[in-house]
Amino acid sequence: MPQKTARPTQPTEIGALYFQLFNEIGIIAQLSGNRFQRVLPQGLTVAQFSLLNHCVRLGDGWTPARLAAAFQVTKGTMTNTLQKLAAKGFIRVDPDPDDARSKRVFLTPAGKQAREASLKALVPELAQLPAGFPPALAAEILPSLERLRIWLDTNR
Amino acid sequence: MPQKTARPTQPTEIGALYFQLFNEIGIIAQLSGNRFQRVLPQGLTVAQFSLLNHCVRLGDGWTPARLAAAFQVTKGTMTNTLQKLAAKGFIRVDPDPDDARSKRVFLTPAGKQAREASLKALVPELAQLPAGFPPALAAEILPSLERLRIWLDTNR
DNA sequence: TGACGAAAGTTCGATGTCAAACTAAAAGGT
DNA sequence: ACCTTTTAGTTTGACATCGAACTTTCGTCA
Repeated sequence: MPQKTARPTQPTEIGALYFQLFNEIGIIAQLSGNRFQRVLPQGLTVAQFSLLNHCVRLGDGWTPARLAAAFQVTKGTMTNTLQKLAAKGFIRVDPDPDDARSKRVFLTPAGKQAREASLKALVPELAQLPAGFPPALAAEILPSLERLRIWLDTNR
Repeated sequence: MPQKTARPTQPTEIGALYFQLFNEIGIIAQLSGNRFQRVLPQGLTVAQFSLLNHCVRLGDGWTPARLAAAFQVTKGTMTNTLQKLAAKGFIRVDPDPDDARSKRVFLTPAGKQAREASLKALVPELAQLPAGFPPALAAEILPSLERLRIWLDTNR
């Protein structure tokens, strides 16, 4: 937002810049999350779909603690997500044979199927995007966003 | 995340690109929101502070409906936020003299004071940022994010 | 080997948000 | 003028998430 004219390196200026950055990011997260949520099948939430997707792409057998770290949510939140997915029959949560504290998360066939159906449902949503926001732009800003995310993650 | 090597213009590739983009944005929103939440005084939430900030910067007297549109939340959510702020004595919500359906939101002196205190509390948080994420980078990606936000807003 | 700190999961209460249904008031068209 | 549609705001029920407290198990170190 327009500030009083001042030197661009002034502290308040910089604060406003970051503030605006996080504001935009917050709104985009909200809008895109709602959008995805609305088209996802089987009553899947974005978090639940993300977890299924994660396990398909990177393989399953993860512990809840590692999943919580990967998604930057608390362990309590991950417990909830896993319980919901297990209730739908999309994952299986087995005890870890080597560590009685831990568990291991595995996809079920129904889970893989739900992930496939979700991808199909998301295609039309994403298909409209390139017209207004070119892929090149996405690719351009992605490294910076990654850098910011990593910084926020490590310095908290 | 690394994909199998394929032509960069392939639909699935592009889908993965956007997906990654929204994923990063979602995590950043979550992390930064939690951070701000933790340091905000008076039990203010990020949404509540944002509203106070908005009214200081752009002037008050807005209707709840316009505020809801500006923040991209539902009217119900805005009702809730305004009720919380009014309960804390930070805003006043008066009936609109020209339209009996509408209301008008005004800052109280306590509200302006709370906004000032919040800014002060946020400074140390933001002060650490430039070391890991330079302001130039923020300024560079901001226009693209704005564009994405606007597109999501208008095409929903 | 025994004790203590760290780690994995769960549970609980609170909160912010959404979608949908609802009331009341204004706007518009015939 | 009347009827219909749109708009403003509230309420309700559901849900994801957080932080904190708690239990159980592992690891380390004296």
